[in-house]
Amino acid sequence: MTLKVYNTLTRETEEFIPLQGKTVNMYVCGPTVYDHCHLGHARSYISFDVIRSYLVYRGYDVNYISNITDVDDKVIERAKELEEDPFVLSAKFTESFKNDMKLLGVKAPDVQPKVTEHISDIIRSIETLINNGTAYVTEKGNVYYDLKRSEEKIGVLSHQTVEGLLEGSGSRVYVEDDKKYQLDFVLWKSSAENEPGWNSPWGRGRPGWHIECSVMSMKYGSEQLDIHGGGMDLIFPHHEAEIHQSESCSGKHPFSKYWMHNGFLTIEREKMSKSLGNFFTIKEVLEKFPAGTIRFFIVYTHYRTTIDFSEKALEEAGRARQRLLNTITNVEHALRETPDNENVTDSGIKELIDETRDAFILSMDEDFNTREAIGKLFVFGRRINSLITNKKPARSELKYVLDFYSEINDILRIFDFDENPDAEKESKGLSEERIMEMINLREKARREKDWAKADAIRDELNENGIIIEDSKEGVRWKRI
RNA sequence: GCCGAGGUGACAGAGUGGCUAAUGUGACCGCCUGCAGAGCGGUUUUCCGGGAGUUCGAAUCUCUCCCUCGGCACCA
Repeated sequence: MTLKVYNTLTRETEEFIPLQGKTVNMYVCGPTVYDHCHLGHARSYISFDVIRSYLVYRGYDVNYISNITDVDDKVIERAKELEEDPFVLSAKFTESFKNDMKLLGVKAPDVQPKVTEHISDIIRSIETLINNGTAYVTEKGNVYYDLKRSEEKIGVLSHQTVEGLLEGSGSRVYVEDDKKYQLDFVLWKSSAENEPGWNSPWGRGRPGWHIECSVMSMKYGSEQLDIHGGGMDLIFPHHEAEIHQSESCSGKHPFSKYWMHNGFLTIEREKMSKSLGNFFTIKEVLEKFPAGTIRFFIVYTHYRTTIDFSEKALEEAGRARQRLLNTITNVEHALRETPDNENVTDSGIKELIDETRDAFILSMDEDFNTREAIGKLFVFGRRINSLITNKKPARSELKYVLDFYSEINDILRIFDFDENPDAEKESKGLSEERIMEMINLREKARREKDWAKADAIRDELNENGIIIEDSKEGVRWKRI
């Protein structure tokens, strides 16, 4: 079984072979922290979180780097708008971002460098570019990358021609541009008095948007990455700019062997954007839906497919996920009810798990086809549900099932969530003993066919956040 | 203008040459149940945008037409 990855560079699904053995240097462009993150960010970071985890599962030694852009024009603008210190602002939104990611089950990167902590590295790289003739300084104190020097690389990722790019953007008006060539991009931007800036050989200024990723990925990863990822909107110009400057800096090609880009998240089939006002922050959505549902919604869609967000779609994802969770609940319940004797005939669960694992890997190996892989889990769940009622599996077998779910969860993180942190609080008045007492009272009423009383007890438990389910194996209860 | 994605059952969404085209949601029926929930089984008639072609065989390859959506230097 070989892992295949879609590479934006070649527009083909290729066999995944890292540059050096099992080591994978993976860099994913992080957010610019000038506001709370929106669902589109969640989509991107959850997708790459799964990709990273799957690579680890498949035995790769992954070094996952994802930056935080904490100084940039947008941060400065926002700070002016709010009359706040730009560094205070970016620090605040960095925390907001990290918190959102944590809630959504996204594992922290191995390295999460900030731009402001790497200014001297950035200056050194820009000097290298100036010295080797691929960058130039202007009178205003700006430094640009001289695209004419690596013109043959224009369009390698975006698959556009120079003419196409010039035409597309030709209608745009360029003000106060002191660059030599329209496609040149800025490496160092001089700062005004009231803007954040650092001293450099070219005067006080700040890094351009693209250079940071080149510098930090080379510092913490390698001059040649195995995977470079981000949203599709970063293909041009951001990622192409990175290719120009990184390869010019290191003299090595390719800067990254594989380029992976996740699809957009749309709302009513339009791309989310601030100007359209169809924009949801992660925090807003978390108020309406459990984190597990949001994560499942994203993981259940292939990472390159456009996802159309709507409340209806999220509700459906929630129901689908619940179906998977119900099987886990059923297994846990069966485990509690199954006596500890190993004198049971083999129900075939071990084989079923092996079969499902193989099918899951086969799907995931095809460019991380989570949709199909999760489809296999639904089939597995149905068969487990059936086995539990028909074959009475042994405790050891039930434990294997739970271990398998845990194994899958390490990759997808769609099961084990702190679903409702308040649940504990809400049913605080009811201890487990009290709950059992009430269940026993209800069972007594049921035996006496006092349905009114039985239902009243059930309602009372419901109000306290406890769900009661009768089954052949006894009464099941859970907190919601 | 240039580049790209896509049109599959009621809906969502896999599948890229060959068994009765995954899976989930919804609806309906049956089993189970005092009821409910969960679960199991079944049904949802010819579900692959139209046309032509290649092939023993096409959702899958080629051509063509129609339609939808996205990107093009703020962007995950």
